[in-house]
Amino acid sequence: MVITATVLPDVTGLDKAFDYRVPDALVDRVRVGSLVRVDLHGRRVGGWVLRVGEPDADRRREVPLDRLVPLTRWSGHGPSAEIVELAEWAAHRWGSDRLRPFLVAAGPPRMVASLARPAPVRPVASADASAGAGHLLADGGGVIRVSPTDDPMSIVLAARERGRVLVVHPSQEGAALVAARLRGAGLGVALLPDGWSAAASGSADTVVGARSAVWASVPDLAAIVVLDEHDEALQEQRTPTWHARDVAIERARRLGIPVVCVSPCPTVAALAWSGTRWMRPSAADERDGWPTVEIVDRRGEDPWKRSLVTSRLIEAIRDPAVRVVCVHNTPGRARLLACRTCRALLECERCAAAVHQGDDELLRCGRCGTTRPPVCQACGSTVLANVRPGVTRLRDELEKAANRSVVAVTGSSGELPIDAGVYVGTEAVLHRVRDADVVAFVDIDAELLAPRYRAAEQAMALLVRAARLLGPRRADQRLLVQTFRPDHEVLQAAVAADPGLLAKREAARRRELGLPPFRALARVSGDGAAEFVEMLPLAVAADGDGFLVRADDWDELGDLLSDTPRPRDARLRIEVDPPRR
DNA sequence: CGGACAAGCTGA
DNA sequence: CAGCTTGTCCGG
Repeated sequence: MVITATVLPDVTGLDKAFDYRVPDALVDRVRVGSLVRVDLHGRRVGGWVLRVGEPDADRRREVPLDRLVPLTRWSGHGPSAEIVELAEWAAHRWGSDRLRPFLVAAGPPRMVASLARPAPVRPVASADASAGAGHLLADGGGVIRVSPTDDPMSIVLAARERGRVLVVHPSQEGAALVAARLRGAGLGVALLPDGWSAAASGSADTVVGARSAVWASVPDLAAIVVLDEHDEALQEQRTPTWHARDVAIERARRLGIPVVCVSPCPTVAALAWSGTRWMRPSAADERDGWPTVEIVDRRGEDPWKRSLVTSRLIEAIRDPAVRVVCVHNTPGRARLLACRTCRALLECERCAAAVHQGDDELLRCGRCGTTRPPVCQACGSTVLANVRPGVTRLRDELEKAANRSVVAVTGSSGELPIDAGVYVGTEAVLHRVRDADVVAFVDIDAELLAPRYRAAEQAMALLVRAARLLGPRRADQRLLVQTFRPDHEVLQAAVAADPGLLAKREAARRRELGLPPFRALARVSGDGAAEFVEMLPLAVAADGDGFLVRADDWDELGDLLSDTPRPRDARLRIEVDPPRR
């Protein structure tokens, strides 16, 4: 009897599967997901087995059996059959014409020739504190809102009580921390990606990792926990733009197991999925986990003497005993400048876009990259006003006002001096500094009003990160927020330590505007975009150099994106639920 | 993707 | 018409 295998070659630009014959010697090792080597058109390439089968009589093959070439060899274990099917679903869901990126994410980091013998799942009894989480898990899972400084470990243990559990964290670093703590609690933990084979063999009962871990092959999986569900890092930024929360939800649905999404500020997407299956801490506990949030209302300022360094901020940074972190999401020296002599805004001489001033003082055009010395293009004056200052300029101002040294931090800064009293930086500073007594958002309005549909949730996520630097509520710590929109629901929610206030408003707004999760949204760009969207029977709107398309739901969007022929030889980029819009 | 092969161009 | 470039097609 001839056994065949359908193989997807691991070759970029070729997303087509081919049938091969499985030689007798490999029959007991070749499984769906196996990594194999095949001859293809004179090349020897690696690939994934998508299907294994005995060719049945009634299925007409494209290629006659006697023309099938044998697999050259079995290279190693790959994603389980469950994961290969899930990847096929995901490719469709995220409008991708390629399965390869999903299988790469799901595969082992190195070839795995043999797997350990599976161990029986060891029973654990979880702490009493997780009784509520236990009920939610028994009811199919849902959303658990926690305070920013709550420890989610009891939730993981409650899930672990049900059997093998998969824990997904937005960052690799966070995942490693969770793994270390679970090991400390006596659990057998596989930390991905290195623990891929321990997870796949079933020799670990708890599988932990960052975004890609949601693709881990785990036999007899009993529950999934998604930590910090609000964090954008759970979504892949390159296309296909899959989101680990959405993959986890679908995976759990297919397996008939619970998934819990844990977050201090659950997204509207998670809440819409959970419906009534969600829980929150008591108002008192939640309040204790949030810092005191103080709004610095800038509306009364004289518009001609406006400065990002308010008197309230100066007061906070002058106390030498207080560690301060200032957040300002504008790198460089200036984002926008004007000429003090002729009042012209500074523009690029070549393309007339506004110019920025970097740390090197040179003016640089954000559109065409032309640089020039800091001189007005209209009158030649060198006396310039910094209309929208960046971190570098803010550092100078703060240092003058504080009478102590201030350290600027950006994503590219090297090692930080640990003893500095005041740090100022882009949001990277919230990742790089460990703790603080005061965190100040110098210009939160830039986040609140950013032209992205998730801007409010993203601003809330920044406040949560700041809350974690400050730790649980103490009298001597502050989260300062400078704004012209003191009534904004994000700020009101933070002041009240009740993110539900934001979620409710945000859900209503999204529903009204036809945005996810109530409708499905994708951005199509690239040379072939115009031609492609022309053929889509969907509402299309121009969006910069691309188009936004909307459908009633993700299924419909996926169907239409995959059923519509893609223009040949033209670049096409499809971002489903676009991360930056 | 990358090899095969066909059609098109060039120079002697 | 050999020798080379460019483009299109296809792989099991």
